[in-house]
Amino acid sequence: MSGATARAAARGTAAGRTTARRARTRQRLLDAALQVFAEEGFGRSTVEQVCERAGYTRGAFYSNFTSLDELFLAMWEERSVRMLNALRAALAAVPADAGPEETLRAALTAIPVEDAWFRVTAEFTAHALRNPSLRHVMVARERAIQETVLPLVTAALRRDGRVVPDEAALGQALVAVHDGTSAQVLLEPGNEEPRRRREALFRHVLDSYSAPGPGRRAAPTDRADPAARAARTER
Amino acid sequence: MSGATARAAARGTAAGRTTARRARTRQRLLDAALQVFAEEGFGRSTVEQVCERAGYTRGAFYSNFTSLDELFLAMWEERSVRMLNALRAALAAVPADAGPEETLRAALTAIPVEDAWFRVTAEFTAHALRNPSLRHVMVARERAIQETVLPLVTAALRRDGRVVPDEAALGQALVAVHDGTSAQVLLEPGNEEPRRRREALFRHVLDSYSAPGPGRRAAPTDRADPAARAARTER
DNA sequence: TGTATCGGATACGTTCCCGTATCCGATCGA
DNA sequence: TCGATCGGATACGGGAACGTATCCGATACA
Repeated sequence: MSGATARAAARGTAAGRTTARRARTRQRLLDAALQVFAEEGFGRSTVEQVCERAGYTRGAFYSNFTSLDELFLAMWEERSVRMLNALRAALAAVPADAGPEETLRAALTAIPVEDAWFRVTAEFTAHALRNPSLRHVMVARERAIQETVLPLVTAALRRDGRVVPDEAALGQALVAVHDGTSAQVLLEPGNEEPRRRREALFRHVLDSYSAPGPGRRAAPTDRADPAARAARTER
Repeated sequence: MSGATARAAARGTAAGRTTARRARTRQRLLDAALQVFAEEGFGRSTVEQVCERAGYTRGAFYSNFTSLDELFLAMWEERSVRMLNALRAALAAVPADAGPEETLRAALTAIPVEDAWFRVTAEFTAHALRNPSLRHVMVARERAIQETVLPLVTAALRRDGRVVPDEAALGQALVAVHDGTSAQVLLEPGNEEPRRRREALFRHVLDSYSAPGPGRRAAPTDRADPAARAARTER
């Protein structure tokens, strides 16, 4: 077995302190991976392209990862965690008395619809559907998102006099709407209409999955548009 | 230039009648492409894998296509057209007095959430975001879907006493919900909950994007309960 | 039935990328 | 300041997929 590989393997199992230098190299490879995967597509990317982009040779790569697959997963998880933290921070900064509209806007600002990340996520999803262990990773991430978002969203709705009967259903709906509308927004970069409709759809979903409850306010508000308000009377 | 390539190119420009044999070969390559791309991912797939799956050698491939990219596009368009036709047929078969619930169910049955196709579509979307001409193909397809679905959905809603103020917005929402929830359904094959919630979300969207109008019925309907509708409806 | 075109198979050379083994400068601890 | 370990660079050999040129059986048409 080669020296570098042997050391990397040993680091994997044993304690293996990590030098600052090594951490920087690893991080640069992760950053380069996102760029290259987004530009070329994961399947079309090569180890060499990632290394070149990061400013290293393949020796550095094989000293830090064993395969492109491993790098892909590591990069995806790192960015996921980062985005989830950004979302948490943004929601924590929302005023304590903010309504659903403000909360929604803060969340959408924290998680922008970004081209490179969307491409990578789309491919990762397809990839995960082929690989049971990756599937679990994705499911766990979706759960984490929902656990982060739901308490704050329901709290904001409650301040607005509305209760959420089925939080899990609302969580799934919000994630689905986010994913489904992202592609539409990105496919027509010059058209602002999809983005507006995306936000409208979010509002409709918040309405549909909540109902007037024993909150401080008696009457339903019309923070959405009149059509939504009218539709709400049904349930 | 090689003989085969020269002929293929000539066929592209000039009239170029197509033999039955050639059409069969082409079709088999298209079918093999879907399978291979779904299993391996587009980027990981090779010309040789597709040919082997189809039962040919690379000679046949290069006689019919110039690149994997071209095959990918051709396959995607062929399957898209096929699915759109299936959807049209299914919606045409819906009884003329059917309500939104029945119409929705017919549409969802005609366009099942299928693993292989979803993977391919996810990768195609990512690919299209890198390629302006492919982007237009996708946008055109989404438009075609909406033009097929919307008239029938709004008609069904109208029979239910509801009007749709903004059809384009409803169309975009329906497509987004379809795409966004498909991944959730497929990621947890053993869990029926995502599928149920998917259908519920569709109903909520139909509600939110329509309003009581000058229809035959005054009271709010229970579209969610086909039995009640049937009981009430006998014409 | 003969012949011309067509359609796919075969047979190259080439390029790219892989993964490993080894080497050397840098860094850290004594 | 001097070793020892660490981290990445360099240097290989190998294999896979590429695209093209050519060939030959099959099919159609006169």
